[in-house]
Amino acid sequence: MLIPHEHIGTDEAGKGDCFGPLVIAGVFVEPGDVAKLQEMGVTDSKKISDAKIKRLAAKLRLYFNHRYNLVFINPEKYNELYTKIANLNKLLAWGHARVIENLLQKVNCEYAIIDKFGQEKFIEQALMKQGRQIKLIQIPRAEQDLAVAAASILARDVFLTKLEELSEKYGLTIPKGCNERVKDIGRQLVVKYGQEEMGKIAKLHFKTTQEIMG
DNA sequence: GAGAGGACGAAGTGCATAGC
DNA sequence: GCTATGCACTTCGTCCTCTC
Repeated sequence: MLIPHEHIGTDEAGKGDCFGPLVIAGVFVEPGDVAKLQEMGVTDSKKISDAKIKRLAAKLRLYFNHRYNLVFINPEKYNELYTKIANLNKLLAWGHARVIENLLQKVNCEYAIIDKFGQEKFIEQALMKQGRQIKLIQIPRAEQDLAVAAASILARDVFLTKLEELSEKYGLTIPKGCNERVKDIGRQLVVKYGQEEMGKIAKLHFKTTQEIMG
């Protein structure tokens, strides 16, 4: 598929992590940005270490200034939304749509590239008046696109920062992902703070969280 | 129509290898 | 020694197809 020169790219972080928020970011890229992004070393955030993510995100925030947007859904809000929506892809679509809407208030753009995570109609339905004017291109492995890659870095950076803040607040190093260490830390948190507090830290519908809470 | 299973999307970790 | 990269494997989820 031919990628348009000027477009918005969006991506999310925290979707597969038991603890921490869900963060969705969007970046508006113009033809002149491509060389600069390549020079910075922008690529899919999964291929970059956490330390480098932070350095790159700082550069990207400076470079893009008003041409990026972030939607941050803390675990409490995430659980509330999931209870209402009961479909992760619809929840993601809602987040991506908000990012696109917010960006369209600052820039003029005809196209948005989004990673394929569900049916296109989810995002089309979630877009409001302004967003309906944009053409959505939903493709698998969209992070190969520089705008999507930049968005993935910005989203990941916020996710990591929020996870660090949670670690500080609860006095335990809260891990990423969904593994045995996550379960171990989760059980410690339940003992220390009670099950009710898990709704403010973790994604309650995950099987891992259910296991932690018994 | 409902349920099961496979495919595919996201994320993570761990290990081996290569280059500086 | 440190960092980057690639691969295999794990977890989570949804969607689609097939079978009953």
